[in-house]
Parts: sequence; structure tokens; C-alpha cells
Amino acid sequence: MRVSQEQAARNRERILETAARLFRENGFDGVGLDAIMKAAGLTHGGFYGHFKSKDDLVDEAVIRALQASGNRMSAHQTLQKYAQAYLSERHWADRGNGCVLAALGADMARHAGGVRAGLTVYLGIRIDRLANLIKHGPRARRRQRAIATLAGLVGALTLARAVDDPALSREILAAARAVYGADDV
Amino acid sequence: MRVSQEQAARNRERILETAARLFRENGFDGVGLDAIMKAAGLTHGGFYGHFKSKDDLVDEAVIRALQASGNRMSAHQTLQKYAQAYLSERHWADRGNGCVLAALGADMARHAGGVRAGLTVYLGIRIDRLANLIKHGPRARRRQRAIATLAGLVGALTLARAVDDPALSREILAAARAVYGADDV
DNA sequence: TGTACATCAGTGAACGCGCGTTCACTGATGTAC
DNA sequence: TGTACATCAGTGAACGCGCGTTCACTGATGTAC
Repeated sequence: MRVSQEQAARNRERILETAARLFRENGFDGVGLDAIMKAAGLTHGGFYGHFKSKDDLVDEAVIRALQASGNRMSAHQTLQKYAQAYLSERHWADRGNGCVLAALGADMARHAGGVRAGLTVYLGIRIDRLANLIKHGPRARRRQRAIATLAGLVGALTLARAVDDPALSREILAAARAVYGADDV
Repeated sequence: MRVSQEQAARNRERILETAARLFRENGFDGVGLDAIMKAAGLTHGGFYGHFKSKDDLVDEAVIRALQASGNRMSAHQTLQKYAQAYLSERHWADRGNGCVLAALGADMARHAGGVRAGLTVYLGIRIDRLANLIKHGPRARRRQRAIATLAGLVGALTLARAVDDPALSREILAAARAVYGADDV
């Protein structure tokens, strides 16, 4: 049954958002088109009316999620506040809607195609913005600290999620908050 | 054709080492038993004489790789030297023999079974050792810095590998070396 | 504004391939005499 | 020490399932008159 063009556009959006969430929760290989389409309220056959292939969907979904987290970052006015939010237990628990770098970092490194190119552009922008949030020091040094801090956030969240023991997870997050969320960064 | 017990034990070792490498290069879902057994010089049918299932192999291979990187860490006498080696371009390029946390961090977080439990134990030990390498400050503060530094190393390597542009990869590694490999950490 | 028809978004069955797992078989190893 | 037989590590074909992809079909939408 045909559907209005507006509805079709909405469906496409919902597929993208659902995929962006399910990929972060289960990895690119950990969720199938069938599950994605079903979660988006459609049947799997209609997928190829919207996207060329699963890889195509991966590309678009990742780029969309990257932009979303970029916007989320921009809501914070200091590096410290961003770090506190990033390293919160809420973010730790909500992998599906959280940072793509922490949820899919290793997966993207292995993935062929447009994902890594999109990430490169996006990460450059994010580093610039983070560097601007740092107050003290010469420009090159601020950029260094921005990169190192971003790496610290991503690594801490990744480790806190990989570990099995909630107490250790909390300790990792708290330690990273103490170091990266401190005023002297 | 039957094989001597010593040869069988050697074959099991080779399967484990091959799997530990291929998993780091391609992810748990990115390499099949067929490819692992072939790379180990055997046929795939013999796999179940050595392991109960692929998940079982994942568990053993990860634990083995974690121990190996723990030994590698112990070879460095200061946190700074360890950071310099960890953030080298050599480590960046050699994912198959490098740090499991950077190569499979997100994958392990999603994986059910023994992998995460093994990682928890191992990571606790590693944090202890890193904290002992830090000279200044009270015990709790040294532990905080050890965790934050480890997170920074893992995150920086992950990002440097995920990005598409070699110049940006090198900049990430260099920035992290400057911050985490400095004497004041 | 109403009618007739072409378009096309979505459906669900089917295909083919890869991969984890099983199994009958082979032949060298290990052991009992 | 030599022989006969049981054991069992490894082989390769086969199975079954899941998943990406295709396709004939449906029926509501959009459009031409």
C-alpha cells in the first residue's frame, strides 16, 4: 500500500534513527535489517526503497548520530561541564543514544566505506570546538589538551562499559570526572 | 590422521594465538572459525576437538591477549615510557598484536559470557600496577590518575585508528604523547 | 470538482550465501600383551 | 623389543539457520483530463 510522500520521508527518518540507536547498542554486525525495520514499524522488504544497501544505511546513520552528539556538546559552555555530563552514569547506561565514538569506535576503525571519512571531518570540527572551550595556554597547547581530553572521555566511557563490575565502572567514571572535569584542564 | 599429544597441544596454542590476532583485526563477528582454523594451518572440522564453541574461543583468546599486554606493560619502568610506547605509530599500525582494550573495547562491552569478567579482573590489576608507577601524590589520587591516563591511552589509540586521515591520526597520537607521556602526570 | 489511470511505498515470500556446528571417516599414536 | 588393537586428532562433506538482497504483488497516492 502506497503512502504519502511526507509519510515516506518520516519513515526514512525513523529507519535512520532506529538504526543509529540499534547500531550503537549492538554493533554494525550485531543487528540485522529485519530487526531495524521491525523496530521502525515497517517490514524488511521496503528497506531498499530507502537505501542502497546495509552499508549505505550504516554510513548515513553514523553521520546522523555524529551530528547529534556534536549538537549535544555545543550545549555545554565549559569543557568541565561537558566532561561531567559525558562521564555521567546516565550516559554510561544509555549506549543507544550516547556518544558514537565510545559505542562504535573500534567498529568504525574496521569498517570500510564512508563511515571513517565522515568521522574524520566530524572529529576535526569537534576538536576545534573543544579547543575553543579551553581558556589558558597558547593555541597549539589548547588543541593538544582538547585532543587528549576527548580521548580520555571516550576511553573512560568505553572501559566503564566494558567492565563487568558496577563498582569498578563507577570508579572509572569518577576518576575520569575528577581528572578531566577539574578546573585546571 | 591422529597427531601426537604434544602436537595437539601446540595446535591448540596456535588456534588461540591466531584467533587473538584475527579478532583484534576484524572483531569477534568479523572473522569465522573457518578463517581462523585455516590461518592456524588446520581444517575447520577439528575445531570442536579443542573448544566447546566459538564463544568459548573468544573467552580464552581475549584472556590470553589481555595477559600478553599486561606483560608488555610490565616491561616499562615509568608511566611516561609506557605511554610513549602505547601511543607509538608502530602500535597504531599493528592492531592484531596490540592492546585488546583499544581493538575490542566496544565489542567486549556488548559481548555476553566470560570475556567481561576476565577483563574486569585484568583491568583491576593493570590499574594497580599503573598507580604504582606514579611517583607523586597520595594513594587515592595516584589511582585516579592511573585510571584517567589508561583511559586517555585507550581512547587516543581508538580515535587515531578510527579516523581516515593519517595526518589527523598522527596528530592525535602526538597530542596524547605530549599530555600523557609528560613528566608531570 | 470529479473521475480514470499511472505511479510507487510498502508487503511478504523466496533466494543464495556464509557461518557455526555436527558427523562419519581416516590413519597415526599410544598401549596392552 | 615387537605386534595387535584401541584411541582419538584431524578431515571434509553436510546441515540448518540467519541475514542481505530480490521480486511479484497490493492498494493508496498523485495526476491528467
